Amino acid sequence: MATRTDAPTRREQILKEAARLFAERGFHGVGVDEIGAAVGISGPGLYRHFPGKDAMLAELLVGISDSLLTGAKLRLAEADGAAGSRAGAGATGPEAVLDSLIEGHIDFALDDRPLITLHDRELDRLRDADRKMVRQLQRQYVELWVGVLREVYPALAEPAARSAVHSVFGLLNSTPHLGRPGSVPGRAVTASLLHRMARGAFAAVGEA
Amino acid sequence: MATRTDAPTRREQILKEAARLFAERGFHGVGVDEIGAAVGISGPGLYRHFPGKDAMLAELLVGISDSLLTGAKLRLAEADGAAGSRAGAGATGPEAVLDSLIEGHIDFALDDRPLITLHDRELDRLRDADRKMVRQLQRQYVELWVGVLREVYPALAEPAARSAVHSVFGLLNSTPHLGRPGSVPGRAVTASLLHRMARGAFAAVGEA
DNA sequence: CCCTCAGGTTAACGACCGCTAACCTCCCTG
DNA sequence: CAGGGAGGTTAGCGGTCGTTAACCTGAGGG
Repeated sequence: MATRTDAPTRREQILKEAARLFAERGFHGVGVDEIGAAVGISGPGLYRHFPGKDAMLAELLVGISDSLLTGAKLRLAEADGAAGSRAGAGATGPEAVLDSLIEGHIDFALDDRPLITLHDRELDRLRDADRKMVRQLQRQYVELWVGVLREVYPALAEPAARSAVHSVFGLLNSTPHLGRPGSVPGRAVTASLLHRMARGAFAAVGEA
Repeated sequence: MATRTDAPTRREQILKEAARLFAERGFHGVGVDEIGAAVGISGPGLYRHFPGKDAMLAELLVGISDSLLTGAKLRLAEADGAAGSRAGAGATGPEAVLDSLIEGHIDFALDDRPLITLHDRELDRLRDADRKMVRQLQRQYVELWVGVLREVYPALAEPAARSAVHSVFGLLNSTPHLGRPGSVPGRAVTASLLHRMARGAFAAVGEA
């Protein structure tokens, strides 16, 4: 239900270009005229689709957080379902779930670089209500990771696990700094490298 | 020569407060009046100390990059000197140098959170000349890490090493997201956790 | 065939922001 | 004890930005 093959609507075009511009030059560094120009209309025409500039940022940030959380919940349910149907675990232990979470986050970071940049950079520019909602989604996402991580490493205390998760997010979200896409190695190689580093980082703090 | 115990000058106050404000609300999100108010003078009084708002950001970013690079060079020279004087390595192998680099970066990230935030967030707001200089310093810093890392893990190819270094920077620079100082664990605990995770991440990609 | 309405346009307003101008006031020094 | 510079102040200018107002146009439906 999240896959789309038909042409993008004007709204979607605007959101995509706005995300790119906000990531490049910051929320306050981009004017509405530029966003309009990026989709071929000019300035105030945007107000037929959004009540204001703030609303575009809000929709982007809520969308990102929600999408990350939804994806993670889906992966978690998948693993539980598989474990239940086989009535005895096996290939779908907590380790496999953790790998699945990491893989999902990497996919997102590699495929939607502007969004991942905005995600931890422009949160404070939101109206209180929106910011609260984004923070709540983010917190749920983190807690989901923390739960899985502590299943893999039961000796890990909760505060340490939470710090570790935040730090690994920092690692995975570093992709925008890895040179523009095309340079350095291919996507699969980068994904594999990030995955191994994330597991290594977790292992170093979990197997104390 | 880098340690100071006397009272901070007005210039230094301004830079410190500007760094905090820029990190909190973004370069374009802070007005000169606010920066002035934060140090007890008002608005245009800042122009007795800086030629403009841009100049404050430039001095901050160049200062950070230079300070990181200088510190790293110092640690590298220290290790080489010690190894040379003992004429036979021992406790000061490449591993010790890598640990020293990690420790230095963590100290910086924990003690100067606003600066580390600005460092990879507001670079694009600089004038071309300044941005070029900052990028050069950053590149040197990265290459220094890459060199040390490949001494520890000789099997590691250069592009992979560079990606790994960038990713570990992302991990170490995640400290601003670990809740405000005072919450969660103490400084030493956090530093130790970050250090182990960084080593773990490197090991996972170096011992392929 | 008109009427509506979605989706544009340009003009313009008000607020804000970086910066300059003009002026003031200590404090230090010859 | 002049005088000058360092370091402030307030007023205000010019430009930019988000937003609104007023108007236009082409496609679909009764």
